Amino acid sequence: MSTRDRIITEALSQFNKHGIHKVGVREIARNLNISPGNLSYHFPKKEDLLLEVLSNLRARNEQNLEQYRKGEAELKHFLELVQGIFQNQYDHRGVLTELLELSQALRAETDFDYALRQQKRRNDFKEIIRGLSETKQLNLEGDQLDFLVSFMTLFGRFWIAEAFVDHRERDREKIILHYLKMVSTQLSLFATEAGQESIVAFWDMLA
Amino acid sequence: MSTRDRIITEALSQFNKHGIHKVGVREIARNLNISPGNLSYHFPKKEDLLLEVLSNLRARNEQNLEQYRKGEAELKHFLELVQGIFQNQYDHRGVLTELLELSQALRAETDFDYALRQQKRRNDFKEIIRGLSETKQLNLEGDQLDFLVSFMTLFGRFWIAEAFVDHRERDREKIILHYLKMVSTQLSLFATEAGQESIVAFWDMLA
DNA sequence: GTCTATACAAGGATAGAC
DNA sequence: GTCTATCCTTGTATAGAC
Repeated sequence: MSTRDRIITEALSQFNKHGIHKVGVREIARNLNISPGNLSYHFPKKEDLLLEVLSNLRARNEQNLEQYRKGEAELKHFLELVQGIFQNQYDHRGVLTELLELSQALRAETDFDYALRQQKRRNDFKEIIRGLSETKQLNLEGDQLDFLVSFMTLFGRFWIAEAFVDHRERDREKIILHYLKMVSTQLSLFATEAGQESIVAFWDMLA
Repeated sequence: MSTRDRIITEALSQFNKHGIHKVGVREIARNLNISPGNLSYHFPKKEDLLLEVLSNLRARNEQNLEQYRKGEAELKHFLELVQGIFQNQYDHRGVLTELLELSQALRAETDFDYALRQQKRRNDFKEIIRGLSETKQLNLEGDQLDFLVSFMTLFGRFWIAEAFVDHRERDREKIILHYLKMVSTQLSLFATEAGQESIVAFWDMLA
């Protein structure tokens, strides 16, 4: 593995354990037996390292999204999508829980516009949920489409932050299932009969 | 105003503008025309300053909670409660958006157990929502009580984080109304007829 | 009790040799 | 690509004036 990749791996591991601010560049370098200057060569700023990790997360999520778009617009596939994204987020929890604070600095100094990314994220969800409405999996009236989109956007962004603090002791899959269940409950409130069946099918498949 | 209070006010103002990490103790002192050492006298650690600000927020929220408990368990009063809490949170947004990261450090070094506080918060919500169920404002079956409690806990904690990034330009009341509307929509999904009327009454009262 | 001046340690960032 | 040495900022601590 290249030094660059080793740095990324080690950094993410440390961030997940102790959080971004507790982990210094010197410490990452020491764990890898390289000099701080060397790390600086690959990533001039700590920020660059974070952006790289975030970029990896985004790439994974995009993959899940593409996968979903290839299939039918059914709630069980949507739940699979959400599950996949939640898993990715869990694996990058160390940077996600502190992303908010970073977003301010990042916006100012790089081309990483967090607000813009969230806008895209929201549009992705909107398109997907509208699709589920068109295939009669969901029955959405009035403002309910916007409500569900807003719910998914906020929930899908911050569940990991809550989990990071409250459920530190439990294991990955249990935590993810807990929050996935919430999404499922919310969806079922708007699901048609076909939609309900699809949700049940998802959970049957898991069990 | 005492130096101590002036420090708290200025610090919160700066935190809200630039975030905790961008604001140094030296800068706060400079804005107040006092020496950094003087600030250290009143608040030995930056952390102490944060805890003080958080404590103020908690005190305000407790007041809103007491107010609510005095009245009838109706959805319109619940929405008033949530509105009040949201306003408090908005006024302390600078510390709340970075609280998560802080919670790790705070837990280790002080008696501020963030997870424990959230547990209390959750129980408060649970008691309140159960009350609304008993007075037939809400009709909750099966897991729906737990779902609604989980929703309120997570949503009530992180809406401000989303708002801080996405809606920086809009004004306080508009932002709060936007998120209050979401809470209202979620509640209406479980509201009885009496509950629906109470929700409508709340919005009529606001208009 | 209140405040100033100052010193120290830790962490991010950079320059330059190899 | 890698290293050493160094700089600068920031949180923190303390000696001592009033």
